[in-house]
Amino acid sequence: MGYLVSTKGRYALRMMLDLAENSGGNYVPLKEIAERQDISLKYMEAIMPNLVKAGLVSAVQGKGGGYMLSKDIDEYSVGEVLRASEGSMVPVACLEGGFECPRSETCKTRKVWERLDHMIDDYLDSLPLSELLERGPWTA
Amino acid sequence: MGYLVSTKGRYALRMMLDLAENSGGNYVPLKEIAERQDISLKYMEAIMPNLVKAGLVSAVQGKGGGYMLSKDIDEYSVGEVLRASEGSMVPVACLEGGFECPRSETCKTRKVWERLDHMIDDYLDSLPLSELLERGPWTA
DNA sequence: AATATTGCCTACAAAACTGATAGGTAATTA
DNA sequence: TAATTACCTATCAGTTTTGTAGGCAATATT
Repeated sequence: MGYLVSTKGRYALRMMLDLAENSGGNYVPLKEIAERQDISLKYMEAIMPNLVKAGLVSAVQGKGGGYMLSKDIDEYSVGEVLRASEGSMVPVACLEGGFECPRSETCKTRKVWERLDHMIDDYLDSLPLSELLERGPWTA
Repeated sequence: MGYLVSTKGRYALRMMLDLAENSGGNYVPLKEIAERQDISLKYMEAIMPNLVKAGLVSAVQGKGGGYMLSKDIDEYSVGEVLRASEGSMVPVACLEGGFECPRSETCKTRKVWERLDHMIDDYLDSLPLSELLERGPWTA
């Protein structure tokens, strides 16, 4: 078994939350996030571009630059952050896009995976990122 | 991202279904299952012992031997078969047993994973293996 | 203009995991 | 005795994960 969500996705979530809490309308340099979150700066440098490409975060280069959320925190879902950083997020190889399993027509187990996948997506996509903040109901 | 369920679990499910359909109270040799399911015999030899150890399947060595389900097909859940073959089945490393993440007390994302894990287990554990058979409502 | 800061890009790599394969041993029946 | 079958250990190629290293490009401050 592998993990549905790897460090890429988990770190991305923490980076987004860090931005929400520590940017005050300003751009936050990655170095600061790295220190606060105790995540390798160089590794985050590999994760951030995915969030930028997906339009979740805006970046500015040069001195005084850094990253900033491009929407209000409660407009994000956990699912969209994870998908942007993980690339793909399915529970079994059978469901991987751009690939049709030759057994899919007669396979008795396929529906199990399809429903499982749907359930996972539903949960993560309907969960607002803002729920995870201190002020959210979960930690109250 | 990795896959929550690998070939180990997927093959195990197909092997159990094959046993349900093709054993008529008799022990079925692995070689037959390998041919019907088109799965490597040697690979299955690595998977079966896990199902035996978990008590899901009983084995008899020697000529005329093989494997047989130890319960009626509708007494199994998909979840117990997967757990027996996969060993562990959690969506993120944070939840791996025998290991306590030092951040777990203050981590804002942990509850996401706990709920996700619970949801997945609930679904798979409440799904009877017999649902996947031809006669099940899914393929009707 | 010079300098410091910051994001961005490519390449590399150790470790672990996946998906097997190979070969031999033990048990059981015909 | 011979054939069949499960069981056990070791090996292994390929991929993925989790980073690291180094330099280039852009921008603000001085």
